[in-house]
Amino acid sequence: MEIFDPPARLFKLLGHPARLAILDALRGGEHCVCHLEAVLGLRQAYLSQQLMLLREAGLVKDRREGQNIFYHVAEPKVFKVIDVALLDAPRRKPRAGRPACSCPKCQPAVPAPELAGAALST
Amino acid sequence: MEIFDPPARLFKLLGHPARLAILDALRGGEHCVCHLEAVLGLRQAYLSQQLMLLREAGLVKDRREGQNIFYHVAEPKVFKVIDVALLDAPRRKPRAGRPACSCPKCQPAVPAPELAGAALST
DNA sequence: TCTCCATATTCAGAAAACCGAATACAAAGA
DNA sequence: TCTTTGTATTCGGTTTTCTGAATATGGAGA
Repeated sequence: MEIFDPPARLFKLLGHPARLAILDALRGGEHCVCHLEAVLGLRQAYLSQQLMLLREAGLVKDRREGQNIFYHVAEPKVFKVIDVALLDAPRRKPRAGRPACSCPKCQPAVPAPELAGAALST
Repeated sequence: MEIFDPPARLFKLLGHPARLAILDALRGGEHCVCHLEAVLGLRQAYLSQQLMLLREAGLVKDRREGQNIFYHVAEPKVFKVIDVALLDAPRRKPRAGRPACSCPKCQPAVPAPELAGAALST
């Protein structure tokens, strides 16, 4: 009977729209909290709470880079699970272009790091 | 954001060991409540409550046959979801032979319905 | 109609999840 | 060292889930 405890814990964690949205947002790779905040429209503290739960369960991992902390999904398996559940769901729009996030990775002016100096000449 | 509500509801429902065990027990096909009671070792009332939740969500459907009510999984998709989640879980034993359930389908003396008369001659 | 059996429903207390407000912390720059 | 910025944690009240106990229902046979 207890064999179902681990998967049940996983599902319980997935059984929440905000956490699902977070994981889905991390599909393409890691993102900083400020990015998730902007993209998902969630308050920072709330987001951080949900990230803590996901982190404690080992579903996501974090990495600090300067002031920002980047999260990524540690178990790609969750994507498979989510995908199956989303099978016959109405498809979400791919995403608007402007992240409105100030982290280094989100600055549209800095697509390639080696061009950073050129922008200052104007 | 609300696109994640339906899958979240599904996951929330799956986020419970007893309900997972029920669904897993219904893998091979339909079973009556008394069968589940015997196989899973759960009290009838409790089992019925969980079945009600699964039924309300449309995950399982019931069918009456005489005194017994047989349940089956309505959305095979859930098996896919569960399977992915169970991927690296320790495999459960296939099942002992004796169901200890009195429903017509579980009587080991009646493997094929057309032989029902022969057993009475002893 | 009465009774039995399989199953369903209601109720209620305990436990857990949810989520906002406030606050703490840690790195980076002045 | 002070401030700012990005993120984490704690606290507390509200809502939801969990689960046992009691009870109801509905079909089948006597």
